[in-house]
Amino acid sequence: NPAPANPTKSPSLNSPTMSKQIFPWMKESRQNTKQKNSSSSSGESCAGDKSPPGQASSKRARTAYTSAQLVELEKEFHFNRYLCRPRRVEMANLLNLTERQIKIWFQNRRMKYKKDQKGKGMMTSSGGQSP
Amino acid sequence: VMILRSRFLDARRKRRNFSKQATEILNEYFYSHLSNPYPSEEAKEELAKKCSITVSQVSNWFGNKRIRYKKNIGKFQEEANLYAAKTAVTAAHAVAAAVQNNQTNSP
DNA sequence: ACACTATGATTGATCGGCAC
DNA sequence: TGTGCCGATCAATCATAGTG
Repeated sequence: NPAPANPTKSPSLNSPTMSKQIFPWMKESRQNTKQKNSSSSSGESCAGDKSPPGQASSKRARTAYTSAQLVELEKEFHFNRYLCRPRRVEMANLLNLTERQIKIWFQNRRMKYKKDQKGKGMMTSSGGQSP
Repeated sequence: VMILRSRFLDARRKRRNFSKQATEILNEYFYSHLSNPYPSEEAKEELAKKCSITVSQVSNWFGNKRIRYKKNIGKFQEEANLYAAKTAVTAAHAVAAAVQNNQTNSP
């Protein structure tokens, strides 16, 4: 991301007609409103989870998981929709991800699962249409 | 970087734009609640019904709309004025709640 | 036909609230 | 007091539909 850095905001807008205002939800949003300072790393700790690099990863940058990692995660998910602590540690090492990431992946996966379940439930007749 | 193309089996492959009137309804709601464009679950269900789409699609629409709107407010000014004039102002009450949290800034 | 933009969906990650 | 989960959202990105 080339974004240099523009911490502070300088709202100021409006064209000819100053009809619209800048409501709070339009502001830079996320990652503020609550800065639990103190320690270094991210606000969350997730019960001992670190990465070898020990870098300040306060900037979560949508890490793209490899298909290999996803396959393992999916496999584990079908076995257990919930992960116990020990297992989570294993997977974290196995896939080279933090415990936090594993935890979050399962969280999101459960949500997705629930959403998919909802989408189904109806659908009476036929289905397979092959053009 | 060879870490891709496993997504070629995604559902997003077949995407359909919403009908002109569905978009009309969604935009009407969005701009008439510009101060707080976060429809409740019930409101989403109602919008979904009116637009003939799913609640998830309504959520996606608002999510995308909000982000894209604030990313470039100027680009939406026309649209904003268009719908603002078309609707009967219903964003007064929501302001109260939002405003309460707004006053907290001063460098 | 083709570059570029608009738009719906997916998903890693955050926020606030809640239960234990 | 700390930790995991849920529900909603954000924000970046993917892939396709539209437009010129």
